[in-house]
Amino acid sequence: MADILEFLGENPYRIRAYRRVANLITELPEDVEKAFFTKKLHRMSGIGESTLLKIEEFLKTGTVKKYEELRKMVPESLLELLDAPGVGPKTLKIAYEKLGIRTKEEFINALKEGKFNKIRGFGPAKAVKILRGIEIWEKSKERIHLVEAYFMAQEVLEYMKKVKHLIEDVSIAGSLRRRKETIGDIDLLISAKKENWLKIHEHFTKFPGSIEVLAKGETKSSIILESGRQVDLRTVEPSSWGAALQYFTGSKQHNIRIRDIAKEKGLKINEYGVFKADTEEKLGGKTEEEVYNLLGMQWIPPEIREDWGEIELALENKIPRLVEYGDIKGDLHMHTTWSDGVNTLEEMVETAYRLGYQYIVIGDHSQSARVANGLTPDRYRQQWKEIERLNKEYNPKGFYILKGAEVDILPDGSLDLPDDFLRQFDFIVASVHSRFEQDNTERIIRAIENPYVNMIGHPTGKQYGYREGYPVDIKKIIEIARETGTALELNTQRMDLSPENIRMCMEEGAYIGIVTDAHSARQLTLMHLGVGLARRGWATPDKVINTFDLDKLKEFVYSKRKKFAKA
DNA sequence: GCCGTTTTCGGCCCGACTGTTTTCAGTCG
Repeated sequence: MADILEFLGENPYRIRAYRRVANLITELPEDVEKAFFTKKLHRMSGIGESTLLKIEEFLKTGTVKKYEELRKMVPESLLELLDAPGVGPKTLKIAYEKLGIRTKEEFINALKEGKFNKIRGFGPAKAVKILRGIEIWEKSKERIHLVEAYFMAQEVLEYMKKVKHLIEDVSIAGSLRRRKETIGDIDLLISAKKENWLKIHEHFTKFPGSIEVLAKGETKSSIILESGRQVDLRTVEPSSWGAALQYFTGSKQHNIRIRDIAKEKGLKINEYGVFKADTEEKLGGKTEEEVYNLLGMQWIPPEIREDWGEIELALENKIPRLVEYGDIKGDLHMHTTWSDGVNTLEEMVETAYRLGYQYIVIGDHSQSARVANGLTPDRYRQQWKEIERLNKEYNPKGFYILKGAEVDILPDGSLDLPDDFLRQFDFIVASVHSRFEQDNTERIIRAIENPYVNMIGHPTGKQYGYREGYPVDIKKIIEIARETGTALELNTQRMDLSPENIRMCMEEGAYIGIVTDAHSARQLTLMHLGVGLARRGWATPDKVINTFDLDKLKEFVYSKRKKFAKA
């Protein structure tokens, strides 16, 4: 509705209000229906009388009359173009009203044929720019996976190190810093002395992987990578570092609210600092903490800056202490060349040891995972010998290798290995790898009820960018997991669980485990991204089992066995 | 459309870059 209103040239603040509502309800940890009937929606700032009526209408009739009316007022294929860079509502309106354009194709043709040229303020260079924008947009419509974006950003950062003598500080900003599951473009921020800015942008726009320079200025420039991804660079003075980092990290909705609050307090905030609104006197901006504190709130972790209620909590100093990378004592799920990993057991162990962990769980696939070279009980026993040998070497250094497995949950909910064998492992992950079309709720619940299963691998079956999850009642699974003392896996690469799922776990009091599911030594280093995803779901360290030290983790395993295993 | 320890009406975040302009509109983040 906001898109259509924008096209129609409606009051921009009304449009903003619609967008805010959309943002709030998409990220709700529960059903809109439930939030409506428990009156949670009624209490949310940004949702007013008129929105509540529309939601009620939608819940009763399945549609909203105003939306149906609006839809008739603009061709859908034209509206889609709002997402293309360089195309905004004003341009579309000109196309629609003055040139009679009704579809995306007509729009592109009109640009190519120079039909826009006769319109005031619309020269040929603009047409070229928009056409190029549409081309890039078509190529990179899909947002990319966090992990992929992270590696791209690392390449650019590596390249920028060549001019590090010009730079004070550098950071990733934007949705990548917020650890959003998917990334549209990559934002970098650099602080440096003003006389160096131009040189920094010169260097940046010559990045070898760049195929196009979209903009180049003294404070801001943008390039397009071969993949079609855009990278934006901003430069600021060191004294503005915190304000700029806060600003360029977003989200947009979060920042709008932050500036609202600044205004209420007679302050002005921009990327250069916090100022008194009347006298323009600068009050601060060197660090992010300073910026938030000047607004009367505590620092907000980037991962939760989405205007989902974090601002209200920060004003009351009530943001929970979220799990941090430094809390993580080990990785609970990884593969080696024994099954479908590319690095040997020894290589995985050495890499994990260097990461500073206290323990890891080796979790190679079980026998029925044939394509993944799953292990039979005999091969697990052989692997244990190697693990025992390595433990003799590493235990004196304070590092422990736990015998584990990623056991298949068979279609009937039974496990791929018998109980009397499972009990000989230190830690068991159980996962569904087949029959993705059926409802898997009962199947998983049966696996959770097994006393030797400590964690359910990728519980919803979702694999970002590849596969929708299987049908499953995640709420029910979370409940049973909590009752039985079983953790649910947050799989960094698959991004299963979602932030909404994690919030549900936290609200229910269920445990999660953050894992890399590494199939190579390099992937072991992705843990900090997994921690970021957990933080997006407001995960606290007490509910993350791999923040436990080894003794506590063992206690977690044994207390379930004690409670449920037959004598 | 939403909101209020100045306001129930009149405001609503802020700045950079581009192209087409002689002072600014459109778009973007």
